[in-house]
Amino acid sequence: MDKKGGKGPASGPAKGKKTQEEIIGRAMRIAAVEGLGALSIGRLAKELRMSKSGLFVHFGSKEKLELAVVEGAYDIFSGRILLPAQEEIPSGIEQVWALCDLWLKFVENRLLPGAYFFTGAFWERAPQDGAIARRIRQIIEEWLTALRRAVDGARGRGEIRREVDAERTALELNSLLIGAQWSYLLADEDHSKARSGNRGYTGHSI
Amino acid sequence: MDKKGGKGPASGPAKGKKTQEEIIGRAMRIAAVEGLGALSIGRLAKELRMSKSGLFVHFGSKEKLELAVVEGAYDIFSGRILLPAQEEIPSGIEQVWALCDLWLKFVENRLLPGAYFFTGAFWERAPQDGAIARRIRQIIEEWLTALRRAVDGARGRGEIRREVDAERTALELNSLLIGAQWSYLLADEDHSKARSGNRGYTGHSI
DNA sequence: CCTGAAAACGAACGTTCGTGCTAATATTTC
DNA sequence: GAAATATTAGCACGAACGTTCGTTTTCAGG
Repeated sequence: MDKKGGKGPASGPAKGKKTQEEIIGRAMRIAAVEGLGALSIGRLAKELRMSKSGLFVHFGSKEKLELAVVEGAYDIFSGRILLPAQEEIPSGIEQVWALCDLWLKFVENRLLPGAYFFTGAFWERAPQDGAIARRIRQIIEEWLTALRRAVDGARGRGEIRREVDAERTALELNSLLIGAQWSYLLADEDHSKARSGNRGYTGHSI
Repeated sequence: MDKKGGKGPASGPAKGKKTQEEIIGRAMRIAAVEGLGALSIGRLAKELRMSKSGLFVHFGSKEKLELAVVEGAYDIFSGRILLPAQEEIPSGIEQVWALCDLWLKFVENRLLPGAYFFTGAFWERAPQDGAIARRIRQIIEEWLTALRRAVDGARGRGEIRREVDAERTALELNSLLIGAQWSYLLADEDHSKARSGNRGYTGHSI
């Protein structure tokens, strides 16, 4: 009945999957630099030298595409920040620093999406409603929970004072991390000008 | 030379000025809630029951309109946060708290634009270039400077330890304030749902 | 009342948006 | 190789975008 597969008994489905990944990769880079709002089917198709419709059918709707982009960014975020800190380092003060350090690394490099992606996406979509806004909130909360657990672990081990509120401390740490991004963006004027001069990223510094 | 005024000997120029202010007022409220990107001539015209063209001529271009909106928000921001704290309270620790308190007041009320407007606008436009991005950066820097001066005053009076770095402290205070907004937005899920249910603001709570 | 400028309007412009079709290719499976 | 399926291109749609134009309404000053 459905147009989609259905039969496909035991086969490896396709290598159009690779195209899909290329699309998402490009979309993530756009969104991480210019925000989710800068994404459009037409622009993506032009940059990838595809037709709009050819690109479109991979996702079925703009919202699905955006969701796929958010999920892709989450995979990076999770694989490069959350999991490394949580698996390689036991819950405690060391893990708190690991989370913060890895997070800051992402902001500084800024070539790949990740932390900056979600900070921007959250400010952009938080006041709205819909699947994307909900998913982003969920990811942000997962991040805050990771921070809180690590702080709590440190408290339980006696690495920090017993009377600190882990929840509050996690929020304050998060604030400082976001503030770092803030300062980074603010100081970025020169780089911003340079970037506007040769559209795209040159990677000529860092 | 300029198209504007010039001649107009002694006459009261216009009451179209009032229209202009209504447009900007409405635009500020939209931008403060949904972001600068949510502004469009067509939408504004529809909400104000005007024609697009009739609205358009007041500004001459979309960018001019956006600039006027930013300037209007700055007037509020300056008149309700910066000036009250700086004029009524001498530079020192009290002024630091006044700046922070007034700032938080704006976030909590959130009915009128102001602090949230610029936080959102900054994240949205910082990576771009152009007149609006530049103006927003400038306003943000004025805010940080005000914070730094107040902290510095407190240090000079011996209200805080002599060895603190005023610049750094100002950035940290700013981080915590933004973090407060962050938490506020994150906890706003219910309110957000309610708002999506009856498009527009009802003001039925607070 | 008449006049002339300011202000608002309605229609259209070219472009881009997201989204559907249908037909032509690649690619995979037998 | 042939049949089946997955992937792409081409074209068109309705809507919204910012903008321009020519016309009409409004309204203060003589």
